[in-house]
Amino acid sequence: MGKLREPLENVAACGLPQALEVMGERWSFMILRAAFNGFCHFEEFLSALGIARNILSNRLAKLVEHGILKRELCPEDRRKVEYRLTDKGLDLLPAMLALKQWGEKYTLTEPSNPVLVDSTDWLPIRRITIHAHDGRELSYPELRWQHRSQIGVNGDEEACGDKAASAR
Amino acid sequence: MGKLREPLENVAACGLPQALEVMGERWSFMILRAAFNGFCHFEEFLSALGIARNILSNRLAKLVEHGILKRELCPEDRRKVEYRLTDKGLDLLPAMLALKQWGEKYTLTEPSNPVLVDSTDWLPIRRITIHAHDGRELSYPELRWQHRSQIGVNGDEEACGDKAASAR
DNA sequence: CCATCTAGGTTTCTTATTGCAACCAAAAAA
DNA sequence: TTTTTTGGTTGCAATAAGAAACCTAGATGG
Repeated sequence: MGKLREPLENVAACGLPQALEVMGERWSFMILRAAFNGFCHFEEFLSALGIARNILSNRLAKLVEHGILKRELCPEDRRKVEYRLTDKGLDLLPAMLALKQWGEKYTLTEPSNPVLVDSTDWLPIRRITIHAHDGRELSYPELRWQHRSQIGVNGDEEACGDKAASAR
Repeated sequence: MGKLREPLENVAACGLPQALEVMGERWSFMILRAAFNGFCHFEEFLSALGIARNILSNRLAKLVEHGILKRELCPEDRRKVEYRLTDKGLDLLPAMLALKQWGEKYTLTEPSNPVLVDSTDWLPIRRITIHAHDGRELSYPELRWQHRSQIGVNGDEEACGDKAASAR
């Protein structure tokens, strides 16, 4: 990859630490996965994940606080609470799938189940990879780190770090 | 998304818990990012990340143990150790980018720097998204969960869970 | 209306994990 | 041969996670 070594001052100006603030905590990704699989009640998460009650309670609260899940009371049974993915939460799907696929590639012996398919033809989705602005798939040695200031010259497509303004 | 609720027995047969075993620990992703940015020495990680010495030591050992980094002694200065990404480690790039991009989208105010570009035209890479087997970009509502057994009928492309056998 | 059950939490206590600071040893430099 | 550099380890305090018991509003059933 590029020789450019990211200077320390920029380490903070990176989305990763921000993302990890919530998703880096233990159980967060597993709760997210359960949510993507349709689970939405406290007791469902509890028995599906084998997490401790107090920790689940804490983690759900944090996910809600960070806008990844929304907490809404069931109108027909006011004891029940539904935790559902927000748009911000749904946007974590590529990250979760990439991680899951990596885990499958390197550690699973049997194929995982179920699998995500395209609803139009019911065929499994493609593996998550890196693409050039024009859609070509890029392999690792084709990538370089480049400073933003050096980029504008050829135009500025929708790209890796372009959406800083659309903060929800 | 699909109504299919993943049964509990299958929860274990998922790459995610496996992936999180290493990458779910605190600092793992930050160390990985530093490695992708060209850092490779103990003291570099230490000052770049602000992590405690003993934790860094422990985390590097685990990343090596899991085959994500390889540890090699510098021949020209035998005090120095180089921690470098293995192929397995490099394969985490899509997951790391997806997470980073998510963090940028939702929490960063200024654009991050540097940015990954395609070395052939020096334009920033595309945002990591989900694609159908034929390359069409898929949005969230177009996805469904489907059991593997239900899929073979229309053919079986290279897909989400296809690589179970290539375990490094 | 009263007892019981359910869903979603707290509280308390125990056990890991993290972080800090000091210490250490092999190798290189002065 | 002393000093510095590099990559650790050790011991101890602080924080987070896990287990189990307890709690409360709201349903359910008689």
